Amino acid sequence: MRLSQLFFETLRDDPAEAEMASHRLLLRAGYVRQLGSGIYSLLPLGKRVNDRVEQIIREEQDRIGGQEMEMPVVHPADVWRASGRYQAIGPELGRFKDRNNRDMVLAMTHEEVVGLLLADVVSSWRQLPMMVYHFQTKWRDEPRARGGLIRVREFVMKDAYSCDRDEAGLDASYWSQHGAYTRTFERLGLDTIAVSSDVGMMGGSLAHEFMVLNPAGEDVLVLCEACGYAANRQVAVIPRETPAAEDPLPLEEVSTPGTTTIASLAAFLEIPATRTAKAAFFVTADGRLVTAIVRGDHEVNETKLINAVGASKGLRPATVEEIKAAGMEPGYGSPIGAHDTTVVVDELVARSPNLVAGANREGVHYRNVNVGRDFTPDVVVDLTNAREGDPCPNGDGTVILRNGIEVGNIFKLGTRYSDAFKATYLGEDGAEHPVVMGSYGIGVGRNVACVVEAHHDEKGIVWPEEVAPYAAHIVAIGAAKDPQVAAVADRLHEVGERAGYWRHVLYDDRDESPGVKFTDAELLGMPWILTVSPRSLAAGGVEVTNRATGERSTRPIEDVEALIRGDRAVEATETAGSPR
RNA sequence: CGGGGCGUGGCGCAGCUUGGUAGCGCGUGUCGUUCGGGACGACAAGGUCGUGGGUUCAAAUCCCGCCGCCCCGACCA
Repeated sequence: MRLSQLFFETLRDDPAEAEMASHRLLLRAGYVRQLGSGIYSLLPLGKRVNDRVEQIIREEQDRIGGQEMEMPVVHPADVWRASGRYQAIGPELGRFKDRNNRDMVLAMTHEEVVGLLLADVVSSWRQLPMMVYHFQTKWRDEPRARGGLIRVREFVMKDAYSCDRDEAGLDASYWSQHGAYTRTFERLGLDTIAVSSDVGMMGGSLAHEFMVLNPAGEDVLVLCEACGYAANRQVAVIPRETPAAEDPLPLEEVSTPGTTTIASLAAFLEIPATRTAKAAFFVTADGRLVTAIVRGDHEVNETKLINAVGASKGLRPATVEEIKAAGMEPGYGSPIGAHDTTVVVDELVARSPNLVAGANREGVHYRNVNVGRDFTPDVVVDLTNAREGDPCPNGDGTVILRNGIEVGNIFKLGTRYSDAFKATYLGEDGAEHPVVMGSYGIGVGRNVACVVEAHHDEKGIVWPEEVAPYAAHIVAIGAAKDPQVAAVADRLHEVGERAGYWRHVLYDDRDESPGVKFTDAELLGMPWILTVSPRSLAAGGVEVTNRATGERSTRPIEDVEALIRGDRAVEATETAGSPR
């Protein structure tokens, strides 16, 4: 591709306020342009990278027996207007007005589509196992798009679904997808860890998220370096030591003016925060007030709370009025004397004697609160967030917390959707059985961004060979003065064009100064920069620069042609090239 | 949805407090010089100041509404 004819534009200055390196670099290098909040166009360069990533995903899906298929989709504008906060996209089922008289589109999720198709297609155990996948653009009315391509309102995702006869079959499919994902991310040059994740929402039995460690990541991971334990903080359960036994003492009021926080309360009473209990208040989508109680030194884990109360549509913080209406006082709240609320108590609080908790009056707390005696919880369950330095659930180590970006997930769905759509098969035993499903997703654009996050330097992007949109970048210098330069550069360009789609090279034939060309070549980030100039020709060929290592050497033209063609033997003499 | 900020040539911004002929840098076009690390000179083009209303002799500037974008909190690949 001739740079002079490529539809792109590099930005001379940094795009303002781009918080992530990938966001800034992809914009600067002309891979993408932003059109609105969370809406991007992939310019031709970006499209090629995107295609490359899709191709790698596709190859790894095919390798484990996946079959690509097409799924129906609702017109994006309709779903957009429907403005459901989270719209999984399948075919349109109908339209209706919601209670605010807004137009809504009722759409199926892809899991439901697959359930429906399975009911139609699968009849015998001989057809199973089966794995299907598809790439599809999804639209989500993201409440807050951010981080460039990391979190957008429109994105392409590969979804795969496995269909098996039984749990054991699902387990095999699950781990084969686990392997496919591991290989996919390796090829993309992404260092991922698979962490256990929440299965609450979709009612599965096992799930992993593939995470790339990144300080800007929106998930918190709980990791143990000693044993390899890895879980999303949403689900990590930390073993909590039972406090020393004490006889329950009588409940006792204590005046604690101005102590609306645990820190001020503990300081005022000169007790450790571990001797206190605190309350947090939430409201479910259907309007139930939920009171969560954890020890003063802990935080409420919302995912665990959602699962504990079955609030599949999420929780929002309660208002002061709602809390008071249930007989509690914000800042001095506890379930003692409260009414019309679901009380969820952390299991550690339930086995901690004689805690200090709110008395539901301004400036007053109780000493010696004991769960079960002073109030009765509706649910007792682990409710806390893991903290840095907490003991590892698996052994002797302690855990650390790191931020991560989710680049893929795998999920054992079980029979939820096949039950719903009566997707059954006739077994060897002659009886009807539900198909057992798994689902597996990778967001393409997010992976592109993560590759750039992981592979860049102060000069720009450094594409791994597998993902690079072009195999090399020719910089022609002094072509106007020396026709030989143009001839050699043209020829190298031609070699790439003939060697196949992914061996195409970018050819900077623009009438720009050398400085501009070198700077742009480094910004764009192809793995090899091939400088053709009177000087290089005099030295015997073409100057070859490895973008990643910065190593450069002048090599005969035939060698460079072999490098462009991807001839591994020659490439190997230059550096350890990865096979295509 | 709550809190904060911003909308002025293609891009980045100043001007607004205290109304009075719209400015700067980069980019763009033409010509010339330059040509292995974001070169230089000369000339030129390009803006209903987000939008609707109001105040005023006069509004980019003051007031009200709306729209859009960015950043911080509740979601997900």
